[in-house]
Amino acid sequence: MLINELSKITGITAHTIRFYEKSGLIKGKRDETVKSNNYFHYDDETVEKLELIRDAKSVGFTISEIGELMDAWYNNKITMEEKITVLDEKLVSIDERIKQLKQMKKMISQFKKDVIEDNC
Amino acid sequence: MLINELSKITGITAHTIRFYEKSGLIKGKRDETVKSNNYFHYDDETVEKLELIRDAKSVGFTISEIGELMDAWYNNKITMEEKITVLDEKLVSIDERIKQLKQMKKMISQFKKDVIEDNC
DNA sequence: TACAACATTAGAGTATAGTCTATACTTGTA
DNA sequence: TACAAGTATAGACTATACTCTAATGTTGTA
Repeated sequence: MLINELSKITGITAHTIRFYEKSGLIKGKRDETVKSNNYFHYDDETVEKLELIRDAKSVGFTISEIGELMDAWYNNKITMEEKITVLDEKLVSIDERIKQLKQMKKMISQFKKDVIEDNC
Repeated sequence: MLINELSKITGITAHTIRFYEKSGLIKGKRDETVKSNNYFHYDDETVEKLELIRDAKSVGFTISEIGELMDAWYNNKITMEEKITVLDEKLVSIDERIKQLKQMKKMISQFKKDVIEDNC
């Protein structure tokens, strides 16, 4: 598929898709048999990758962290050990974020209680 | 205390503290009895606020969200109802973030399992 | 009193993550 | 075939959150 279809399927604008491509997160292929244009073609795996990017972004991962994650996910040039290292790293950082969020939740809940009780 | 002491106590640079002041998150007071300078003075509540800012930032809140939270926390010009609304809003967004993080954790764990089992 | 350390303000610079514009070429349809 | 819609590339622009520099004035200590 071409970029417009990819954009419609994922809901991510063509501009942003090109930005992700420039950032190295996804990669379109050129059809060498077609000489009249140099359009990029994308496959279903790219759809999957863009969905992963969206999920990872929504939990606060940066582009470069997502890049590492995608390398562990899709790149067959790195070893199993290297993949596990990256994945474990991400799991640890997720646990830390959850912990911090729970602490913040506790703080806000307590403060809410105080506001209600003290009527202020 | 002056900005340098505030900086040392909180570990936040004077530059960043001034940035937060310009952003409206904190507010120093000027000593009107001193005419020779216009240095800002900060109290212990400001230390507390800066710690809250750091915690809130680490869980992904933006400056403007932190501003809302601090208004609910410290501003006596808004009503109890308004405070509760803001606090509930933040609690909902925290729960959502935790949910997304747990999903992402599940995904990565499953993928890790696949990598180990398939030896790839 | 010299001078290092500290304070203020304005404004420039940086990094991240897009978002948009301009230019130019290609493709599909009435 | 005209022309609207799609595509590529380069580069400008925006927002957020700092981070740093320059200019200038103040304070505290040897």
